[in-house]
Amino acid sequence: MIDWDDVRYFLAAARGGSVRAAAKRLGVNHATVLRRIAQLEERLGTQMFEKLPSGYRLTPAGDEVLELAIQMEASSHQLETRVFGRDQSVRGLLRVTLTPILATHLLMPDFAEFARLHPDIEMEILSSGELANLTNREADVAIRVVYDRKTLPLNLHGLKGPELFGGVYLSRERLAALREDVPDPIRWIVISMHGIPEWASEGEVRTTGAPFRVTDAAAEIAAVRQGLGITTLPCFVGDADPLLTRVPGADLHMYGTVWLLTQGETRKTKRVRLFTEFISRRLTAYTPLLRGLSVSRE
Amino acid sequence: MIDWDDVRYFLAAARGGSVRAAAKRLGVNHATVLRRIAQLEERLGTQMFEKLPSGYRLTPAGDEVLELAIQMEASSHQLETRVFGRDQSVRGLLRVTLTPILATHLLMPDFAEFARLHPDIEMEILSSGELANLTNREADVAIRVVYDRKTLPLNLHGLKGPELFGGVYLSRERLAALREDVPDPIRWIVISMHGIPEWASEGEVRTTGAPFRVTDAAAEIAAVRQGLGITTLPCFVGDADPLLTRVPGADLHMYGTVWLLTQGETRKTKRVRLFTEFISRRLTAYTPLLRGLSVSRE
DNA sequence: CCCGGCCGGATCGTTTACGCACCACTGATG
DNA sequence: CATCAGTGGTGCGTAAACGATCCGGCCGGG
Repeated sequence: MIDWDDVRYFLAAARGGSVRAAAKRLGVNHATVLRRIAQLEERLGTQMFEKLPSGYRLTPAGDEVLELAIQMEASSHQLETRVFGRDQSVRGLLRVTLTPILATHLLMPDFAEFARLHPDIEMEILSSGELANLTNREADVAIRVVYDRKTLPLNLHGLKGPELFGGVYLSRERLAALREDVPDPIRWIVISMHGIPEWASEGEVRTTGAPFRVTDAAAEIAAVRQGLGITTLPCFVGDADPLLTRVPGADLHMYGTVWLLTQGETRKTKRVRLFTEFISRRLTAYTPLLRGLSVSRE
Repeated sequence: MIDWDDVRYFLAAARGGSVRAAAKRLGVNHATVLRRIAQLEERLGTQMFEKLPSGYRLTPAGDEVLELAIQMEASSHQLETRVFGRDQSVRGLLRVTLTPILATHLLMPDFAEFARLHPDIEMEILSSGELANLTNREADVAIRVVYDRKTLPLNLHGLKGPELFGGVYLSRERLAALREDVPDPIRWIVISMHGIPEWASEGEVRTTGAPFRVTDAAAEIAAVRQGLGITTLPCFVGDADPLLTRVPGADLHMYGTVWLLTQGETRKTKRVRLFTEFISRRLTAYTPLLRGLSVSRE
């Protein structure tokens, strides 16, 4: 009889493309992955990988195994979510994934209050890097900004939140200096991956020089606060920052819509229900801020 | 992350109803099953069993886990069969399950010849006790006597063999003694589980005394050879045995039909094809013997 | 060129999980 | 009532699995 857990190692290796990548994902030593795959191949009597110097590549036999391994994984994930869905206690873990910018500039105070209200709920905020996969039960709740509703995964249950508008911002100091005709260059600050949105206009400000590229939103905000130039920001970031102000003459445009996403089984949980209801109320209250209506036109 | 192999232990325990029964099936120590289930329960954060002194009983949560565990098992079995189906080499293992009586009294010489013809095929004959499950890949080929075609599993591929007739037999010595009017009791020898078939008639012989009950066919044959009485036997057993002869006046009746069963994926294998073709030819050659036509009426 | 990063693979101590023996308990059976 | 065949549960010594480390090969950028 084969060891079912070996299939899990196989799956990681098939996806990672190499033993070492799989080991990293699984959080184990690469020698372990090596051994378990060798064991599975021996027990099945088939070679599932071509062992190249550049990594592992699936053989035709491995392709077939992969298909069934994915099935096993699906069952395993369902198993976990079903068990978790039965858990109606207030104690326990609740994992939330969202974009870093929403976490740091909007919702962290609400998370804090929720944590105060429910001290028995152990919370984990996953706001680093890529969006966690709900179906894999890497997280229980996802808060995402959706640009096109069609991109919403169908297997998730969505709760639509307020719409999110963005505008063009620069530092108040810089704007004041402009009116005094100080001829410093004003640059477009852009996140390398995204670039400048089509709707962004420079308004009454003229940019000069090459774009200033940063890798993430945190650096973007830091740059614009330093008066380096202008950039597009969600209104809730720009309007809430006392150092920043909107570029006169530049219009607001819709960014996307905030969605609260949960998965079928896990959303039965009391913890998840409490959290989504709480955050949903808060998001509703934030509607003016998110739409950019919270500041009077200057 | 849960250990997928723990699910296999859980499944065995859920089916066996106790830790020790599961351990026996899995071929491991019962302490291991105990530990792995405890580990799985801890990682899932749920109790899956009520731990009674009389054994383990599933909790409602355990019921849900069981459902998914069965799904995982199905994927695992498919995985094994698919990989096995790809194996076109003549070397390797071939497992055959059949009733003990077919093995010992009819096909063993053919198995021996097949093994001589293909020395690289490692053969395993499973003729003890219950019929192995093909879908679980406990065996690759099954040879079964089917009484009602409707009982054939639909997921298996069947190759119909000859029909099997049975008759009523007693020892030649005893028959001779009867004609000399020796007044020893003649008993019906029956296998406890089966009893006497409806079609069985005593023919020209009168049975006396209580039935003589045995537990298996081997004991039944031994008993009838000792002249203990009369019994129903497949023709290929009774006619082939020089010590036995049919009871005069008792008719032959159809027992059932021999079927050669294979499973979808495994039957693509060269080993399985070679074997089924070989045995199928032999069975065809045995048709007269199996139908009871190989002996002239006495 | 050479160097750094990544790959699979082998070796070697150490930890972990296993089998074994044993216990307490239960429930049927003689 | 004693026995016996079951059950789950528990320490303990050992064997198997694991992590750490090193090695040789490969490949692309400086």
